[in-house]
Amino acid sequence: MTKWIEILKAVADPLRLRLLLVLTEKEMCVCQMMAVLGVSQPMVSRSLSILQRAGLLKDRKEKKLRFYRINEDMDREMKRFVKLLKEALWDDRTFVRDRKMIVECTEFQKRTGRCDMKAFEEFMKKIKGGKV
Amino acid sequence: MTKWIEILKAVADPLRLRLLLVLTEKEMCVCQMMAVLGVSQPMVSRSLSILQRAGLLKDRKEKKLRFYRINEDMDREMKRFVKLLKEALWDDRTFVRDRKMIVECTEFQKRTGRCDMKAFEEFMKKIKGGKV
DNA sequence: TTTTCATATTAACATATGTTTATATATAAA
DNA sequence: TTTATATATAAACATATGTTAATATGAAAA
Repeated sequence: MTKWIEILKAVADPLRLRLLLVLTEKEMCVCQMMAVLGVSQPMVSRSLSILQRAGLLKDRKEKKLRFYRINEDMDREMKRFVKLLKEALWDDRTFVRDRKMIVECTEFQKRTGRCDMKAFEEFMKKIKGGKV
Repeated sequence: MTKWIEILKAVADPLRLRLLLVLTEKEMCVCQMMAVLGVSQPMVSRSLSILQRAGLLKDRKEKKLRFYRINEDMDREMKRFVKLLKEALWDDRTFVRDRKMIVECTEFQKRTGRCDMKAFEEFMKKIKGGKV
């Protein structure tokens, strides 16, 4: 029971739910998530650590970057749960927008060959006139 | 998104999760749930109203009693969600105990023909020596 | 009508959670 | 070594949530 309460509490928050959902699309580092969701670094870090403590995420370090991903060792029910949330929210406006931003961000990285999210935000401002 | 946040918040609490789960077994009135879960009346009422506002429950009145049940008009994903929680927690100590209590309580009601939970609690004390 | 029972709601309080700003740590580049 | 970058954590504060005790409502029984 306690375990599921922790899981449910972890995802019962808009930012944390968005983070979980975008991570089902792609492993990402903190600075990418800041850019994709448009949220401050401490908020992203804090939210990720709550999701991780609940057993939903794993992380790895690569040079200066810390990458987070969906924990591939979750039990069957937890996996089903994440899948269900993704399906239930697939057409959600925010999640659709977040997915678009992942694409833009990934494209930018490929083109510039770097994970510099400040540059990405500048780029987005120029291209999209500030609105994401 | 907002809808799912409300649903997740509603179930991210031990008492509310237990209430949801026992109601998947059987429609029940407030006083039955008090007896089954061993919780005060205001706590049961309040918790039920939160679950109901999230769209998980429905209620009906019969004489003095108010019966609550799982909302049969939930959408597909919500139904899957409730089913998933039930399966994930099927062997949970608390849920197993709660199910046992539903059986005892139903039996008592059949035998005595009344929904008098004070009498039920007395009965349980005598039979089980106070422990549920 | 008065009383009793079943339930809901409120007030008051304690506890927990979320958010921002500031600071710490750790790694790599200059 | 100094500086810059990426991330985590802590301090401070505001907001939200949970809990109990008390009270209100509403329906039936006496």
